[in-house]
Amino acid sequence: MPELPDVEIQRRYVNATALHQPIERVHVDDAAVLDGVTPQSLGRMLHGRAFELTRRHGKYVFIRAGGGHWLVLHFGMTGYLACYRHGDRTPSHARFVTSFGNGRHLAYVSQRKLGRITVADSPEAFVRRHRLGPDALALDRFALCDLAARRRGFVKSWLMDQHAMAGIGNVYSDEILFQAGIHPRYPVAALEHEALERLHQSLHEVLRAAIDARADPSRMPAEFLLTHRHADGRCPVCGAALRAVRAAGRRSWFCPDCQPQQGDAPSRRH
DNA sequence: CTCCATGTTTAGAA
DNA sequence: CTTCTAAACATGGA
Repeated sequence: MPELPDVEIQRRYVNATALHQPIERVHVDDAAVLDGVTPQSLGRMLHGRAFELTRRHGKYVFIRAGGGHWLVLHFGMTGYLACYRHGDRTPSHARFVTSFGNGRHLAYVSQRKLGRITVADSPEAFVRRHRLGPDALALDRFALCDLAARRRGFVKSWLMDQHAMAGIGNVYSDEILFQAGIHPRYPVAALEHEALERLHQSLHEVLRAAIDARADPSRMPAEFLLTHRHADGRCPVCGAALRAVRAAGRRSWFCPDCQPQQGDAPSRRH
């Protein structure tokens, strides 16, 4: 599930496994995952240098290499990183492998090839070029209210719009809205100040809790909706049968009792 | 066989 | 300009 919490865990994984080691080899298994770079230019950029530090913005991991260039990783729907020892079997669907002087390898694994690897002069330049909104975890309540004031449409579409704010996808937008007690198709313009405050608090609590759980659903709080998002799922708080609507082109799961639609009697549950 | 799935981009409509 | 939908991308599971 590569949304903000999952991507943050990938970033920390790079820190724990791949920093400060000379890069001996860069192998591109499928150039289709590269965006605007060739295997050759990537090799020239990285060979003999080391990864120095990492950053994250939204769903992107940035890794600074010696020489000042930044490697940019995006994971699509199925991507992740895997570190392994020399002699171990390369993970299947490894599209890009960096080999280090200490005999370790870092593989970018992407079964469905929907993710991309590219290069940028800086994270800031990349964010500007792709017109990404501020990272979702960097939004304070004032910034969120400010964004809301200039937004029309459904709250679900807003949370998921990477140009509005970066990092939230289908699963975590459902979770945030559930914890805030707001229906996915509630119009942003109709959100009261109090609802926006709740949304802000839920946004931070959900993303933080997910990161603390190492983005592993089995470690997340029992009242999370996450693992119940399917046709016979029930609300982990009140037990009602979950329902789904279409929003932002995706299936959005919600509890009909805890997340009233606009016009419904307000719920006291959250 | 069909439909669906955590991602983004693009085209076209309203 | 903003926002929405559908389609495309690639692959596997139900």
